[in-house]
Amino acid sequence: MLTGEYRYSLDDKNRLMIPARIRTEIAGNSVVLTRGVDKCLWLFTHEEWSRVVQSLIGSTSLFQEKARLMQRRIIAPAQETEIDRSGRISIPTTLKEFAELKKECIILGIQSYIEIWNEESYLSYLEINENRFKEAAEEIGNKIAL
Amino acid sequence: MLTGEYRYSLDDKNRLMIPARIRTEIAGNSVVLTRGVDKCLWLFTHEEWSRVVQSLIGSTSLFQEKARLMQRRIIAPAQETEIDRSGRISIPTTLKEFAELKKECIILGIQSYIEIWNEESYLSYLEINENRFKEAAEEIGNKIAL
DNA sequence: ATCGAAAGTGGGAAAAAGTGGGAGGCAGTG
DNA sequence: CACTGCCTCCCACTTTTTCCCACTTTCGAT
Repeated sequence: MLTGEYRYSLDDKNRLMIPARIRTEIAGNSVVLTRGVDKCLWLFTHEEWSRVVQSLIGSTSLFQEKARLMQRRIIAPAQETEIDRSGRISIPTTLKEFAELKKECIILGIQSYIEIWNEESYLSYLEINENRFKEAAEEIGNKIAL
Repeated sequence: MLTGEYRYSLDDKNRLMIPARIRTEIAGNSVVLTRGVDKCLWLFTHEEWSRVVQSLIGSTSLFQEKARLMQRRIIAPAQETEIDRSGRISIPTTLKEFAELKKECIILGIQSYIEIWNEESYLSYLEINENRFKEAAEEIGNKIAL
């Protein structure tokens, strides 16, 4: 199902464990890592990634400003990463810096992709947005019966 | 995949490393460098470059002002550069000055071409545009389910 | 509670990537 | 024509990355 919230630590060689539960859901041993919206990294399977790229690039040109921005912010930073024998990926320096990853990281499985957060950033994100979350919940509650 | 965000430094001889990951995607050992839109350089393979030239020249006439501008701004400044044995290119002075390259540079792989930025310029570009990026992301979110 | 299997952690060694600098050649100048 | 300075090519050294193995911990079953 590719969901779950896990805490793992980045080791001295910038390697990060992908939880076994999630690994079993990923076909192949190579994934795509990129900058996320908000201060986290996004991890996709190749299949999902090409879907993202297509919807972003599909109808745009490098001579249009917005297109360039989306490309620079999402597509350009993407790197392919191998999952090693023990189920880890290594995090490229620039991405590590972007998400301000330190030792303790949070891995979030979100159905079709995965987010990687610095633990502190994640906790404070949740805290800061708790009220907004409740509003959003209300809003959605108006549209959907649960 | 020809994407990725890398930091390399320009050495005293104006040489800049092309990341190995990107090099493997480039056929041949010679590329085309030119002024980009925004304060960066664009690097193309010969194949991609002729595509750019054709689409710029094809649809325009040198008897039109805008066409001349595009040609002078994009096509004219283009220079061919060799990739040396250790995977570096040397940056011509005029282009270096245009992009205000100093020591620290950012190399961005954008699917079909590569951008070279001064690190500071790049960071401030992203910072300035982060809000706009989030808006654009929202917009796209309305059209596409990811 | 104990055992076995699966998951996770750390580190060593080989290979690959990156960095700096020296030597030779070409061009421009006195 | 000789000299100087720059640019290019190449080599050697350093650093980083990758691959692999072995040890530890956790989890689940009996």
